[in-house]
Amino acid sequence: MRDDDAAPESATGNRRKPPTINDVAQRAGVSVGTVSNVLNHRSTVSAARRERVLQAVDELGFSGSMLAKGMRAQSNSLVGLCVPHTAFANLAALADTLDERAVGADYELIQVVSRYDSRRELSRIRRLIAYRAAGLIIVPSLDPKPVLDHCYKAKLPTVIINRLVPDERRFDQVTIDHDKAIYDASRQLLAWGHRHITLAVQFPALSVTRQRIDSLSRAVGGFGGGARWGVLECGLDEERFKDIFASHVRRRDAPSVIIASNSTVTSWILQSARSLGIRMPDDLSLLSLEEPEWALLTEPQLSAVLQPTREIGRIAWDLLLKRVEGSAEEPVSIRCEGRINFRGSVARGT
Amino acid sequence: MRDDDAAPESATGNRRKPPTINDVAQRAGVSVGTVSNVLNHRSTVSAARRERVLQAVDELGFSGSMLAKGMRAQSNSLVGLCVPHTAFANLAALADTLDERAVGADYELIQVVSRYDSRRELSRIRRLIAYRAAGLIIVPSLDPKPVLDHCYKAKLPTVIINRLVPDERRFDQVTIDHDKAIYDASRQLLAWGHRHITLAVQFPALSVTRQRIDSLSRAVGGFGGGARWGVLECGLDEERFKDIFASHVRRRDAPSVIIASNSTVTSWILQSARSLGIRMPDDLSLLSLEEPEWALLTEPQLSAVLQPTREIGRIAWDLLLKRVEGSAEEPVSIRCEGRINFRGSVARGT
DNA sequence: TTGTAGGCGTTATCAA
DNA sequence: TTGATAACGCCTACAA
Repeated sequence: MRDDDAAPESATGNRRKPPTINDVAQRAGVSVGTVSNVLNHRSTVSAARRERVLQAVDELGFSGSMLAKGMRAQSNSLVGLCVPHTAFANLAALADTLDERAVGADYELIQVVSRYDSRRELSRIRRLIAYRAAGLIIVPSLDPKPVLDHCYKAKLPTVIINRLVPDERRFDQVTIDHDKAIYDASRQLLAWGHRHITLAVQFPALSVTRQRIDSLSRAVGGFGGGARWGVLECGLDEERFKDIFASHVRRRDAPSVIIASNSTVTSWILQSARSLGIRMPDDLSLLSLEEPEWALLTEPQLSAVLQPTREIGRIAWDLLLKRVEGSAEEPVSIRCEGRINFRGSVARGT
Repeated sequence: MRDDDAAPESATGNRRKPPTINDVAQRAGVSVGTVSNVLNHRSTVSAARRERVLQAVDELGFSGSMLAKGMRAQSNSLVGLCVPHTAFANLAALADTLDERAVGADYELIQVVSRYDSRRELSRIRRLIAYRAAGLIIVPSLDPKPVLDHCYKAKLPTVIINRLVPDERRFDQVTIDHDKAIYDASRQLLAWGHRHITLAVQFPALSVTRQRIDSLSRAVGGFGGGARWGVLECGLDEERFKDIFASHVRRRDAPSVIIASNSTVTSWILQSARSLGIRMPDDLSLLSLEEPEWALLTEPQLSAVLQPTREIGRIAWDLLLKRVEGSAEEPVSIRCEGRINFRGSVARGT
């Protein structure tokens, strides 16, 4: 039985029911099956009828219902992208690349933001599952375990990108090999005469942070010659960072170069250094592990690791599509290498 | 009749059908109506049964189907955001604000990218309509007419943001009042002694560009005293821009200040000026109509108009929600004012 | 308080 | 070649 009979259709005349395939069929004087066949280029419909149908479609502005299609097909051409934040340039580029691929494959990309909150992340992904998303590409939050477990239980095809989740073998991963970048960069810095390298980080507890510290330690340790390294914990508050930074670079045993783990920290360092009157690269060198769009606009220009964001996006999309299509191969972990662009912000040696 | 009998469920064991409300009912030993009532906090279900239902939901990992819900309810808690591009910081901030509001109101925000292509814009919005999006927030492309006509015909509640579409009275608009910013900024520049102002633009044909030129013309014309203004057409290619810029600032009648219409142009100007050895602000002053995130990182710091992006997002969301809920009030056009931050890149006074 | 059934829009199957 | 119909999962009016 109908719930609501004769929709108001008030004077405002606002809400209008979108035309359905039945409306089209009625207008064209054919059956729904015929309309569906025309729309999906199925079997052979006589030219005359096809014409009538197409005309009716046009007149009514019929656009179909992805809801009904998805329900009928028991699958939805929707792919989720879960990111912790939208405001980072490389995440924007990632979304851009994925959007392009998705549209090309006739999928919809729907982006959800976890805001670094594991609970929110989970609830957003539940929602994606409720929408019967065909797959998920996720930049994991700080505590990705619950979400990944959930995805696994729901058998949601999932690809992890950007940030490696250690010991995770259930999903494909396409991540950035920061460790190698740090190792290579450190060796280069040492070769240029730097003898004290500081790694500036925001999340010391993160396993990837520990891995980065390991890399730095290996590079410096293997070099010998009295070279040292240290870690600067930057926190999450720009105001408080200024003091932390000042005391770090003003102490007797100050580093000659800082490696900043992301572009937020990089920006903080630039500002703090300026207000403290620290000249770059004479007093201090700086290398960022993320290349921001403004890398060439600072004075001196910023040395940075150019992340292979678009490459990651492409690889991740291809992997995901395979999974969506049912591939049951062993999950892979692909590590993409960034390119280190040394520019004016790094002093090259005596 | 069933289309496919007994799904393969091959050795890979990959695809699993998500549990339905029927599965839950069966497991809990109750009827579907009871389950639905529990899930929607409806009527009074006996505590014992409710418990059984909730347990079954949990055991099965039931999450419902937004597809079926949307179909049944004839409305989908989905709102589209259509932007020309994702890589601009202020668009990212916009998406962020809207996502927050949407999630708060239990809506899903789905972003589509038009890539400055009117045809793509239309096709993406058709898709949103096919998903029965409840509403649309759109940053219009260069040629928004076809899309807006389509939205109007489909009675899709729509709010236009950021970029004003002149003479468009069918939809709410929440846009930035660049004209006022240009007028005010120009007056200030003139007061500081500048006598020749150039407006650097990318799309001369755009009506908003013409309006901006009008504002500049009014400000300079009203000032008198031999003040002049001009327009620099920057094109879309950074390489070619260098030559255009060089010949513009090297001619005898060169401007003392440039107003850049967006942050892309701003960035081009900064780079070109640097490679030409033009000092800022001594040789040339610069004001950007978009404040990029790196405004404080350049030397000198960049003067810019801080756009009220988050304010726009909030207002647009509230307007849209009203429309979605059926408001038929006269559409409004709200113009938000940016704040002009004069910094080191503008020379003050003689 | 609980159960039942019809319909939302689409597609595939089967019958004509 | 075309038409009629069941089924997808959910919600709700109505019956029990």
